[in-house]
Amino acid sequence: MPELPEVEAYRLYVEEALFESPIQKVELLREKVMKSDWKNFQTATQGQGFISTKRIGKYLFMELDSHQWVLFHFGMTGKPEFYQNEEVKPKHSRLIIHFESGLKLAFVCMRLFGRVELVESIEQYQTDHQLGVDALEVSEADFIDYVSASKAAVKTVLLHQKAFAGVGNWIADEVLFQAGIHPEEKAYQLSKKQLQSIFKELQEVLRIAVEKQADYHAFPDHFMVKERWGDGNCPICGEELQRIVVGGRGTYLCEQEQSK
DNA sequence: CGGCCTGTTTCCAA
DNA sequence: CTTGGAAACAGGCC
Repeated sequence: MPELPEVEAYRLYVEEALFESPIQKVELLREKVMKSDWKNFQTATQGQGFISTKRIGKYLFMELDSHQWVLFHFGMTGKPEFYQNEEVKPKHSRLIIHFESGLKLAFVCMRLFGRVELVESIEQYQTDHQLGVDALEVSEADFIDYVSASKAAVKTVLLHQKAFAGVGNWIADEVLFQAGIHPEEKAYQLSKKQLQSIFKELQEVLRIAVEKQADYHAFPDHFMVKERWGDGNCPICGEELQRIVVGGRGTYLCEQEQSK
């Protein structure tokens, strides 16, 4: 389920590894998820401890003693999971980090869209992969400059990781719902006021979702996403939510509150 | 069986 | 060359 708030919750979760013993070995169950050279990854992690974590958008970096980083990118269905005994090894574990203490950290990923790799420098990684600043860090001016320059549907632009990283499908829908803007509006046709509103709601939705550690049951009642996952109605007017496709992604909206 | 799904990359067309 | 849209990738669920 990993968009920015989910990955932030994962980051806090894996910080448990910072107090762990060194890595005894790494175990790869599906080669597909290993983006680096496997031999090299093994050598670089052997005997290392984790000393810090960093998250940019949906990307989670874990720093080794050597100051190299292990990157977890979760795709659509990934998550980290600690466990002790092999009998309870999580289903769909794709890579396992074994600590000398016996604790294990599994990179779980049902659909194989997630990736693990070794990164020398985060700054270099950001440049090479066009990973923008975290969506919680972007300035209003930069946000508005970027969005207003695009002719694509505004929802599509909100998903651009290279400008402000971390916004995924449900957050984009929620932000546009809160701002009362139709997801198919062309970004460059939005007024300054609308752009400011989108920025404000983006920060607000992210702030709340992070605070609730991405547990959507704990989200406020005015969030549309709860209804979306429950197949329900608009929290404002009670009308049935509509489902359309924008940029190839399922998109939920209220036609009353988000007129074009 | 067909359709759907929280993400990214790649390919193709304009 | 740039932009944007669609397809591809996998597996499970309804």
